[in-house]
Amino acid sequence: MGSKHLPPARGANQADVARRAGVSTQTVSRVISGQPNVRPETAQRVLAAVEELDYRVNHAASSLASGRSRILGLVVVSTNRYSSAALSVGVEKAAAEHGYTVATAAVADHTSAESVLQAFDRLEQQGAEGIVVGVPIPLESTTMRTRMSRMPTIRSEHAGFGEDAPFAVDQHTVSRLAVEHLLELGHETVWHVTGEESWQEAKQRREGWKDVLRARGIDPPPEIPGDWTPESGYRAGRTIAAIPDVTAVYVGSDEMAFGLLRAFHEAGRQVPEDISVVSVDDISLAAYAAPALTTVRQPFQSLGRAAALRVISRIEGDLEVDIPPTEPTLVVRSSTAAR
Amino acid sequence: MGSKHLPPARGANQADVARRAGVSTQTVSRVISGQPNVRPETAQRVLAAVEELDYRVNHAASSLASGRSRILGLVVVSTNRYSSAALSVGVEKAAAEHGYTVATAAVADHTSAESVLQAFDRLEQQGAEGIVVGVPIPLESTTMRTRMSRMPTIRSEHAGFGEDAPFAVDQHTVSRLAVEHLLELGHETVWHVTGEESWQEAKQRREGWKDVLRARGIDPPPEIPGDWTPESGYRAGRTIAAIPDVTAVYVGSDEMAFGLLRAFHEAGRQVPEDISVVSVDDISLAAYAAPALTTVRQPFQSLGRAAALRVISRIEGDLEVDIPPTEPTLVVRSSTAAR
DNA sequence: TTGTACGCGTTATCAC
DNA sequence: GTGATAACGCGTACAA
Repeated sequence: MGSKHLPPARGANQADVARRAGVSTQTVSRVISGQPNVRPETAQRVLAAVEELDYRVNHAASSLASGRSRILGLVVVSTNRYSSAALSVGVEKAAAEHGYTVATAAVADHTSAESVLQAFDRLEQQGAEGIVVGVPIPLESTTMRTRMSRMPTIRSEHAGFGEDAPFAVDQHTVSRLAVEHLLELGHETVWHVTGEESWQEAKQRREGWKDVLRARGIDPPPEIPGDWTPESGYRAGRTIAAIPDVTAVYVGSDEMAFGLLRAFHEAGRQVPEDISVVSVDDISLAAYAAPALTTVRQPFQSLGRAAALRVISRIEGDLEVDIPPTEPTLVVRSSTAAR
Repeated sequence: MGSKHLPPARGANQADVARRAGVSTQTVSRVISGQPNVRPETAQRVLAAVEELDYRVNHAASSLASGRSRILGLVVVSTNRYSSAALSVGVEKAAAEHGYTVATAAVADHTSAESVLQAFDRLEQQGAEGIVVGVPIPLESTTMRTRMSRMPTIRSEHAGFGEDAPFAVDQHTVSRLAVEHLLELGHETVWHVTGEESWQEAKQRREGWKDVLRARGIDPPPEIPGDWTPESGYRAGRTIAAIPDVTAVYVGSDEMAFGLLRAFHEAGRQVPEDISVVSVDDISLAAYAAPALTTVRQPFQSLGRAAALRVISRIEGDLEVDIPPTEPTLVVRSSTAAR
């Protein structure tokens, strides 16, 4: 009652703080943003006023005045693939460390150029200053390239454009680790279950797999298509189980490997006695497959971190950031054995 | 050269569009926000100008002027638990449908009141109008409650405060489905591996499990502690395998169930012949465990969606939203059998 | 139906 | 070291 005519209870603003501290708004602004040239005692007074009034900067106003939003856009697939989740976390952490907030836009699993472009739009509209893309993007599309050149944008899975050094996990190395491990165990050739074709990772791994085999004078067997899901792994497993003499398989993801193991089990093919299996990712359940999966670990969180740092450094222009290594490593467990 | 004195290439603004279309900024604003009372031809001219100038509204300015940010905050754990990932996707989708953007703040796994409060701060500072919390929060903390009352906030796992009707997945039902299934199969009692204690879900499930047993006149055996991870499931499995006469176990998550299965396998206890196992979540790999897991599916994505819609409707005040059901369902596979 | 003028809260520029 | 004052770009009474 009676409070009806009070202005809406927007929190305190700089002017309020300034009044209370007996300084100008400018000084308040300086103190808040940690600029120099403020006498310690003045700063104290301001800080006290901030505390008492429970003041917080209005992001919209700050952003409008400075032209900086400190928002990082992130595009991810709307399915909950392990890799996306881990990547997001890495991006978020790195962003937070540098005072950025992450705005997320999810796109459907099978991404079209349009859906990604729409995600870009939403993010750009929210004022994102840079974008980390965690989904496959059709680089052939010129509109896509134009859009990507408009603000710092980086695709997490592979090298950037132009001056950007490659920084993603080297999928060629991933394949090499997997295939050489199997070859060294005495297997004569290695079959490959691929990931979803639209992902660069999938292509690069397939090429890597072929290269390693050919370098040893081995003619690569036909590839078996997969789409990252355990279901597709199961189907691939049934296909492979029907082929005699297969002794070693390199699968594009741990999730598919679970499907593969089931198919082999049903077909009476023992892993690793009859067939060895190497997969990729090292998700938390990999060690709990039956048998425990030998897999090439990908440091997704580091990758997300690296992508975010890369974009932030591009936004800030000069900032030197310490980008963590994103080397894949082979984790040997029980799904592989000597021939 | 020569371009040195041009203003920074900020994109076109309303004034530019207005000039180009030969109207006032007000009219542009009206057209953009789809308000009525604009002659179709005028609107056309404006739209054309927007197109030509590639104009997009400045979110910061719009937000400052209107006091609305259309940003939804989301607090999630920084580990990549399946449930969090799925929840995020649900939130994101629902938000996008209503023109909201999601700002994410990740907090460490073992959440303290401080870390959640800090996440709130970051989100609030970004101008979030409401928050969906996907991590356990200590409700005892009065500061927490105060903060939560300051803006529409909802904890995804359980009922809201005050007038809010409960809308989360009913964990009591989850337990009932799991335990009754086992009891109906003829098991005399059911053991329980709990989730991380700080999560409401874990507590509610444990209570539900006890209630169902007691309702049948069964004295609940001691609970086995877990923390959602497969490792903790493995430890729990070893503990249980050492106890004679255990024939049925209800585990708090699929991930833990994988650990449990491994421990049982190592101990020579056959599932489901010797021991039946029911878990919770129905992650994509649940069907590919050995044996395939009987589990209580939780519609996490729907849950995220529901949480987001709930918050949005509170923000908008009147908006009637269609909140999807979030009923758990029992999925029977091969990890359970009659006694 | 359309335009004018002001306010939103902050930062930047330039004096002092 | 500190303070006026002017943008920043949009929404919104109010006037026309």
